[in-house]
Amino acid sequence: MFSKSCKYAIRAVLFLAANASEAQKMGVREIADALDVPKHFLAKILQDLSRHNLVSSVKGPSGGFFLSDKNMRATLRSVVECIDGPEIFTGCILGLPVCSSENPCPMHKQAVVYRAGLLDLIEHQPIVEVARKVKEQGLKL
Amino acid sequence: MFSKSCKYAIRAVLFLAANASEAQKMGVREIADALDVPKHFLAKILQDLSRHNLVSSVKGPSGGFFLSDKNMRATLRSVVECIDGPEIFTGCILGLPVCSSENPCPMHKQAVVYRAGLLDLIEHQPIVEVARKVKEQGLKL
DNA sequence: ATAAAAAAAGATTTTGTTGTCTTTTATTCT
DNA sequence: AGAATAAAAGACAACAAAATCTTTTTTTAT
Repeated sequence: MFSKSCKYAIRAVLFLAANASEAQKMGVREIADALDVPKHFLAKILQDLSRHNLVSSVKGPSGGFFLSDKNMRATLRSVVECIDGPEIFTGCILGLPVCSSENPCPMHKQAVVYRAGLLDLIEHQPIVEVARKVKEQGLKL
Repeated sequence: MFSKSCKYAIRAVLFLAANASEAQKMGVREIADALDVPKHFLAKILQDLSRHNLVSSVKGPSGGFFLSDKNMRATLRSVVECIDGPEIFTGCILGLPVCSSENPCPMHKQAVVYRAGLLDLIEHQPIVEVARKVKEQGLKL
């Protein structure tokens, strides 16, 4: 489904959304410990997200990562596309180089429906909304 | 989504279902050429499927692979589970070690729905039905 | 200046994919 | 029946990609 990097990315972003702020930045170590993921791998992922303006960061002492208001309004879809690339939503489910409604693979029609559902999950709710649910319901990350 | 092996497996099984029979067995070379996939990688996958009784094979001259009637009545789900393992349907979409309705991750509820849809695609139609559509509509593999 | 933190680059390990070669089995032809 | 042959099965090596770890550099608050 999602790559490991992408799963870590989603969890990290939601964790930041729920627990950090510009006034309360979080270091990689803290996030990695909380999510129980390899610290340096996570650092690389956060740098990727930072370069794409999906998370904000400040260097130096009392620096760290957090989500700006703009970051908060992005959707999980942008996070997924940033890490796993957009083909995850568009490529043929059987890996055929060409596969379209005119020239479909045997699973094309169903795959379209299924993907619409997946996109729906991660596209319409901005990160801030998901984070709110995480906090309210004390969901795990 | 599916691993490369799994995509190859699905395509190979459907190809066999549509083009081979006990009387008309197909060699790995033929299948690999038709699907444009690496021959030896495909051979390994077919051996896997054969060990799990999802495809049938006969050695020796005029031997090859085909689908028995029983193989034909299996579903694509068994193929996918054979190659990618059952966790692809059951594991947490965010990769959390424990994630259930009692202790859900932020995407759990939606993931359940989405997966039900995916399973539906590949579970209910037996291979023979999918193959019939492939033949009728001249779908690509 | 010093220390803390992210950023960057790169080395290493692990996993997945592809290719080569050998062995085993079954068929077909004498 | 026995030899030749065709095909799957299996062992193993090479390569590629993904994941993880290490080291160095840059920035910035104190």
